[in-house]
Amino acid sequence: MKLQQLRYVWEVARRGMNVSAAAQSLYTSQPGISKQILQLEQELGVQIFVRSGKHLTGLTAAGEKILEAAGEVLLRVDNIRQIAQEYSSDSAGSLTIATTHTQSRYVLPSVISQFVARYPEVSLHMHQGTPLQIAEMAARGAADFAIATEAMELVGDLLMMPCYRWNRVLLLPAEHPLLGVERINLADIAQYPIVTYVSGFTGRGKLDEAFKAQDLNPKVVVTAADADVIKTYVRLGVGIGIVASMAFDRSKDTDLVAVDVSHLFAYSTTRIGFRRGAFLRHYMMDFIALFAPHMTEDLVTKAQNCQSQFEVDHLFEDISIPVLR
Amino acid sequence: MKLQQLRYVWEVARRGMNVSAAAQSLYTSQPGISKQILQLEQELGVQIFVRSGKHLTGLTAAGEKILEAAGEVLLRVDNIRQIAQEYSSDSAGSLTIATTHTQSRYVLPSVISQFVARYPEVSLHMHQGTPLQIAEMAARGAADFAIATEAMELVGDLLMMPCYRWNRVLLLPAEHPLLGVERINLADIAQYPIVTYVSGFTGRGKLDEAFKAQDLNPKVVVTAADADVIKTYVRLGVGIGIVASMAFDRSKDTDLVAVDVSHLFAYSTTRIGFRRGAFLRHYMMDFIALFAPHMTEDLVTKAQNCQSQFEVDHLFEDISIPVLR
DNA sequence: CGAAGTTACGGATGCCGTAATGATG
DNA sequence: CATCATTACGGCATCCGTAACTTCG
Repeated sequence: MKLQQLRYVWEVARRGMNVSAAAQSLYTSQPGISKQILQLEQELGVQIFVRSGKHLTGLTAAGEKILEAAGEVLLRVDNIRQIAQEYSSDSAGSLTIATTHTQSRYVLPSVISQFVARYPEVSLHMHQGTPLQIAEMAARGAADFAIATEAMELVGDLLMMPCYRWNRVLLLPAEHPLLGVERINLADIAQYPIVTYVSGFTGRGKLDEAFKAQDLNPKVVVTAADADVIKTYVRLGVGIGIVASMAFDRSKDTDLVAVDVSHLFAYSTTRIGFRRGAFLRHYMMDFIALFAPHMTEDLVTKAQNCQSQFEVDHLFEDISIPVLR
Repeated sequence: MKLQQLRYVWEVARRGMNVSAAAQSLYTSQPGISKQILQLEQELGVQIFVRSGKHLTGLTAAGEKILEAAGEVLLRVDNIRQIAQEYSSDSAGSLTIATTHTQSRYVLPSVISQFVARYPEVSLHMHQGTPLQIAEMAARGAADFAIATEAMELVGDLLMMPCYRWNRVLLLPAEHPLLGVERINLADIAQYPIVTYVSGFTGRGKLDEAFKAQDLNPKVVVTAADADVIKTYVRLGVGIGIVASMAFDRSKDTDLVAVDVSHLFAYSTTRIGFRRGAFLRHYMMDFIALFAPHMTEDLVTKAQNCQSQFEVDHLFEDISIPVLR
């Protein structure tokens, strides 16, 4: 058994059982991969892939288990490389973050600028995507961290740490009738057309829940994946906006009025997730500490050693998560 | 990076940084190992071993981390082999159990005989040792299971499942004065010289605790690692014995009288431990189910998927552990 | 028939073992 | 000076890439 063979199996499976595609992405020849996989199957005495004639069509039961174990092996081999780099040049390396628009536009900039100042030799990569894409990227090792509010619990291989809690503001055009209302409630809001996030993004779930709990059926007329688009439509007078409070910029969004409505909706928690079993470089832990103010170095180190979400949750049981405005 | 190199590093470290010894145990040449390790260190750009001149004297900080990760890699590579065997011939394989005298002499025989009848194609290996040796064997993969009462929590890599609880009997020669005592208490026992287990074996800890809690200082005149030896000295009249209740055989030990003293000592729990992250073959899970009557197949499968002791403990929270007499 | 996987074959890399050399305590 | 690690070197396996062949949709 060779590491190459495991890599080949892994990549072929990832590419939908397509050997040619795997060969391309690994910069090698198709026959090479084909042969090595055959050889591995022979050595192990089981088929990993289901074949219909000469085409690979799926994984056998054994193959699924083997693939999982192979993934664990490859992760740890990667860890060894990271460890080596950590000790040979502890300030150099790379950091890949997968996150949503909300984070990268409103929350991360200040964190990132601190980070690059502190670690100029770390090459930083950021990927934007849907919460699901993000989680999946981190889970398969394409990103070191996933940062998002939604869908993070759907990927079993990720360990998540709560970073901060936040709530929503109502975005109103100047001179909107609601500005005269003393203490706005959900029913008030539901009278107007609403512009907010698409489902699966930035706490949309908790928003719907709140209305549903009071049997209200607000008209959501425009949904978008990011607050910039939402603001645009609010400015057009299409409706009133509901966005995460950190998406409102007092100095730039002067033509809009933000009204705090945190008493109407449940708080959402933004989390940072990394792959279970992954080795975290020192600067990675430091990034977490920069991102979430309550994360002490000690706490992050402990989280690094956690084997399961269970342990992580336990770790944060007695820690209060800061609220972002 | 090659799997061989990791194996070499692992074995050299295991043999106390002795390359020659590692070469012997891996049936290869010393220069081969030396070269591959050098090569790995060069590829990674860090020293793994500390050298004084040409002798390896220890691990560097990086080396320790790398060794740990290498161990995880090798375990998972082993898992792949086990998975393959499981699916190619699910009834054949091998099972290695490391355990103490008490278990292998009094508890396991009936389990083993059932097991070999059910899985005639599984070659069974049993190793006896001290609780510490046992735990260490399982932790480094030399045994699939460790079964013991003591010291199992000392090895971090092991996941332990409670199998049964037990208590002690007093072993008395026929016509001993204590036989006339109605309800024996600790003070009664402490008046006589005692023959029992050496510390670190078969629940000796809880035994000492009980006496200490009442400020009693019994004279322990003979200690042994197994009940057979203890019985021998009790027969010689050296003192009264305190052994695990399952070590008393009503039909064979007819010259001794066993008096239940479970009201005087805390119950001990015997556990079965396996390496965290290890793949368990179907027959291994079945072995556990045979050994511990409360272990349903479902429960063992769940335990197999646990990543940490934390989760295992949680799993057994609401399950009552049977008491063995 | 086109896309995709396996077989065939030659070149080169690199692993392993023996022998020799260099350090260490 | 005996033990132990590294360097030197030659044989052999094996891995890879190109080319030809086969098979499926």
